[in-house]
Amino acid sequence: MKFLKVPEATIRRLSRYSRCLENLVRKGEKVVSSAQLAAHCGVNAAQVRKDLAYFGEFGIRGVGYYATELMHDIKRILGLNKEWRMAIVGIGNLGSALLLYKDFLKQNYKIVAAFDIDPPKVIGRVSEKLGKPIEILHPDRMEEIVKERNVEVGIITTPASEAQKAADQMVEAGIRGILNFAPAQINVPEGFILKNVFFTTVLDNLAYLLSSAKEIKKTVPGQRNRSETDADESLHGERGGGLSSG
Amino acid sequence: MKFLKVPEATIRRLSRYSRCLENLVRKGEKVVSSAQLAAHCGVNAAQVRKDLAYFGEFGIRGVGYYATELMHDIKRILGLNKEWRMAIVGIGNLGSALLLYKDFLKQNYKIVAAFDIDPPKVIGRVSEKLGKPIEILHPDRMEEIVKERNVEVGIITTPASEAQKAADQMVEAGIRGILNFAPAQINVPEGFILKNVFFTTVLDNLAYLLSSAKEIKKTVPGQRNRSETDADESLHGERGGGLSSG
DNA sequence: GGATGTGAAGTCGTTCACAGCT
DNA sequence: AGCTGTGAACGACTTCACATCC
Repeated sequence: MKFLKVPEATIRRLSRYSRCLENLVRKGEKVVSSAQLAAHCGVNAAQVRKDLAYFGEFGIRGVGYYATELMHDIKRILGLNKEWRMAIVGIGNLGSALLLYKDFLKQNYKIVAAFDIDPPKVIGRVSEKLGKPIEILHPDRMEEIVKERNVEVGIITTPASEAQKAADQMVEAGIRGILNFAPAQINVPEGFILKNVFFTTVLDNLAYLLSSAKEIKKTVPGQRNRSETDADESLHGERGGGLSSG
Repeated sequence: MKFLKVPEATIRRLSRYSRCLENLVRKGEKVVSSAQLAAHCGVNAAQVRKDLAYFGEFGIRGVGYYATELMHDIKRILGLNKEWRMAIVGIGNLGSALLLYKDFLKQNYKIVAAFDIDPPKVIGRVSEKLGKPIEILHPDRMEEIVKERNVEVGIITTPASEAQKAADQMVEAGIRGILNFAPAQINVPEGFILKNVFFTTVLDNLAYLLSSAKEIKKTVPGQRNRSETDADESLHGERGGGLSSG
C-alpha cells in the first residue's frame, strides 16, 4: 500500500463494490474473491485489487476477502460509517421528490432541514404527501439551523438562477460539501467541495450515442438475447466557468 | 480530422460547451476563441480544440469560432437538432418530479408517455400538480404506445426491484436508449444503450472527500474568498453485475 | 493450489508546442 | 500578429503477469 492521490474513478468503484457486497452478503456469501466481485460489478479483477490496495491489505492470499468485513472496510473508507446530515435548498418538484425519496436514506444520509424562499407556498403540498407536517424554513435562517442541526452536506435543487445564491448561503453557513442539481455552473471557495448532478448531460450523451449508432451500425437489427451490458460510463462533473446543465 | 473512437469525456464536454455558448451568444458575443470558451468552461484551450477536431474544422485561424454557428454545430453533433421523445416508467416521487421538471425540457427532450403498474393510484396526484389531467398508462401497453408516439428514449424511475423488468419491457418495445435512475444494476442486450444516474454514488464521493479532507487538511480554516471551483469530477456510470445505487 | 498484492506494460486521455492559415 | 488544428510529449488510469504468501 503506497499513499497519495486516489483516482476519482476508484472512489466511484468502491461505492459500487460496497453495494455488490451488500447483495453478496445478503445471499449468504462468506468469502469472495476479487474475480467474483469483479464479475458482479462488471470490472476487471486486477482493478478491484488495485483499488483496494490504495487503502491497505484486506484479503487473504489463496483465499479471498471476507465479504462482510470487506464491506465494512469499504464503507469506512468512503466515510459511510457515520450519519451524514444534509440540508436541501429549493423545494420545487425535484427538491420535494428528494425529500420524499426513500431509496436515498438507505445509507446513512439524512435530510434534516429544508429551505425555500417561500415556505408557506410549499409547506402544504409536501406535508400532504409526507403524511405529516414538514418544516420548511427561510434560507435566512440557514446559518443558525446548520449549526443547530449539525448539517454537513447541502443539496441545491433551486432554479438555475438561484443556485449560486444558495451555494453562497451554504458556504456562509459553514457547509463544506455541496451537491448541486440545478443546471447552473456554481463556484465555491477553496476548501469547499462541489459535486454536480446534471441529468441532461447524461441525456445529451444518450442522444449522441443513439444518433451515432444510427449512422454507423446498420448491424444488430433485431437482436433480443440478453447480454452483458455494454459500457455506459456517464454521470460526470464539471469545473469552472459558464452555465451548464445536466 | 481523423475518425475513430471519441472519448466519452469529449461528449460530456461538448454538452458543456454547448451551454456555455448559449450564454455567450445571449451576451451578444459574435466570435469566441478556444481560450475564451475554455475559460468559461473551466477546461484547457487545447482540449477544446482537440474535442472539436474529432468532428471537423469549425474555426477560422487567427480569428476564432463564430459563436452561434459553433453552438449549432455542437448541437448537431450531439444529436440535439431533433426532438427526442421519451417515456418514463415508474411515477413515484422521482418520476413525477421529472414529469413536472421544466428545466428538463429546455433542450429538445419531451416526455410523451408515462407508465406505472398502478395508474389510478398516481394519476390523481400528478394531474393535480400539473393543473391538467395526465394520462398514466399500464406498462403492458408499452409496445403499442411506443410505436404510436415514436418514443426513442426510456426513463426508469421505478423502485430498484422493478427496474430490470421495466428495462426489459422497454427493450421489447424497441426503445434503444435507456436512462436509469433506479439504484439497481440493469442489463440490456447488445445494441441497446443504458445510462445510469445514481445520486448516491455522487453522495458517497462527497462523503469520501469530506472525510479525507478532514483528516488531511487541517489547513484552510475559515477562508471566505470567492475562488474558482476546484475539481468536481463526478457523475458516472456503471457496467455489469450487481446492484448499485447513486 | 490458489488468490492476493504489485511492479511493469499497455492503453487512453490531456497538455504542450508549433506549423499552418487568415 | 493571432488563433486554429495537430503531432508529439506527457500523465493518468487500467490491465497484465508474476512473485508472494496463505
